[in-house]
Amino acid sequence: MSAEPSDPADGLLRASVHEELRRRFVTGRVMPGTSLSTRGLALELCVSQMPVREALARLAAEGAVEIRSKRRIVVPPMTAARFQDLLRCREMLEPDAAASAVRHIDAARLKRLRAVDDEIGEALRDGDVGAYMARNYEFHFLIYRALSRPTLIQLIETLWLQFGPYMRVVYGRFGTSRLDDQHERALAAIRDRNGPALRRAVLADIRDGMSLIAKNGFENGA
Amino acid sequence: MSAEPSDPADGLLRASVHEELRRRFVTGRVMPGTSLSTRGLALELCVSQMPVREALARLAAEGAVEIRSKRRIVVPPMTAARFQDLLRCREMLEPDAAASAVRHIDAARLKRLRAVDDEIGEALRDGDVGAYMARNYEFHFLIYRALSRPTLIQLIETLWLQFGPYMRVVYGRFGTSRLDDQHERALAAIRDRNGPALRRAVLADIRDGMSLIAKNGFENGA
DNA sequence: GTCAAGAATCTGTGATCTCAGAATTGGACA
DNA sequence: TGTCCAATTCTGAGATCACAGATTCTTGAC
Repeated sequence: MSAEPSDPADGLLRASVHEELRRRFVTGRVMPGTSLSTRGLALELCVSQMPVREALARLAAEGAVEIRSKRRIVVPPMTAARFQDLLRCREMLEPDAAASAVRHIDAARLKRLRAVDDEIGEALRDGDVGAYMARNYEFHFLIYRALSRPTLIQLIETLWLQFGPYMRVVYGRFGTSRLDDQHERALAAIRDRNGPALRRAVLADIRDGMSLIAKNGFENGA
Repeated sequence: MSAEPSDPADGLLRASVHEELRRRFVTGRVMPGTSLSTRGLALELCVSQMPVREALARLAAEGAVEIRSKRRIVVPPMTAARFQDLLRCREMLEPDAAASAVRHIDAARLKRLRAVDDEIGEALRDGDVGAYMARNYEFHFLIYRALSRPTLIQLIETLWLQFGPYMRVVYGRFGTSRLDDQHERALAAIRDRNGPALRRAVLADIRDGMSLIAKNGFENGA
């Protein structure tokens, strides 16, 4: 993961709690429909209720959790409509972001991308979905963060935060086969400094997810 | 303003505080570079520190305020880079959103749009920048919210939240002349159910803002 | 008159406490 | 054995308290 910009509010308890929860969401360690409790998380993370509450308030603002009526805070259940909404938002932002970023990816970053891609391959061979999702996140954001556009990156991060729990369900249901080719194509496009090709690779990556809901409707989350 | 989907966490103190602060941001009643204090706001809004803290945590997650290192929470100062970043994000989302929404705008909504447009005209005549910004917000989101895409709307709202303070500065500096024609064009496009025309009108609206930073660099906020 | 050092104040952060309401569980009755 | 109701438990929301650090103001010396 290794947050690249390193939150300015470092050393704060709330920040580390938020980072931990964020990691869980992006790597799909929380299931859609699950309910979280401030007290439970506080106990688990050995902090008081307060930092957890503020972290959850942030996550609620980012759409990762919902304050369901009263007395219940849940990670939103998976819906075909919401899944498609998210994917179409990703389509609107990420291909363009990647295409614009390609000019700013230097040799060092490309090397790191290759290393992460290798780790992705390992995770896929081991069938470790959590590791795959963590590395996949790292791969994409190594590309996007080459751009100095904090607002755009923040928007995309919001999407991934909401997307993580869904992806885990999807991977658990359909497996992780043939997921690596898009990364190969992306790496080639970056090597060639080919923005349009990278755009197509990222778009294809997103469309892969889209195709999954074409054949299956989602009804529940847990 | 009148939040259309009416936050599910209604009746909560934190929600009303967040709504109030949100309103201030969108209508430009806070200046870039200003610092806010939880205690001050709590005193002003006649609530305890707690709801303010959580509301500010949400606003921080939405990028409307920054937790500057320690002991200071500020609304981000205006930068040419950030201004452009925001505008380009708006360009990526809002024209498409409007074009897609045009099919879902029924007669009732169009009537409300016309009414709001009239109020915009009044505000412009009176030179009431705050009222103009509030009605302008309402106008745009009456269009976007015709879509049932909560995630997309949430993203755009985040952008407006960050954008509000900047726009107020821009309007204060350059006035609000000739701002109404885009809305006329938009209304015509909606009447004709012409998605591409509405897309062009919204894009032109955003580009208007973009043109302002072409000739002027921003250095400070206050 | 100027500058620096120290004190007082103000700020965010975290902990603890209380309360109201929802959910769950238990038992009792049919 | 199944169903329904009540009581207990558990949850989030809000208020209050305590603390550390930064800022600012004041005061003293040079």
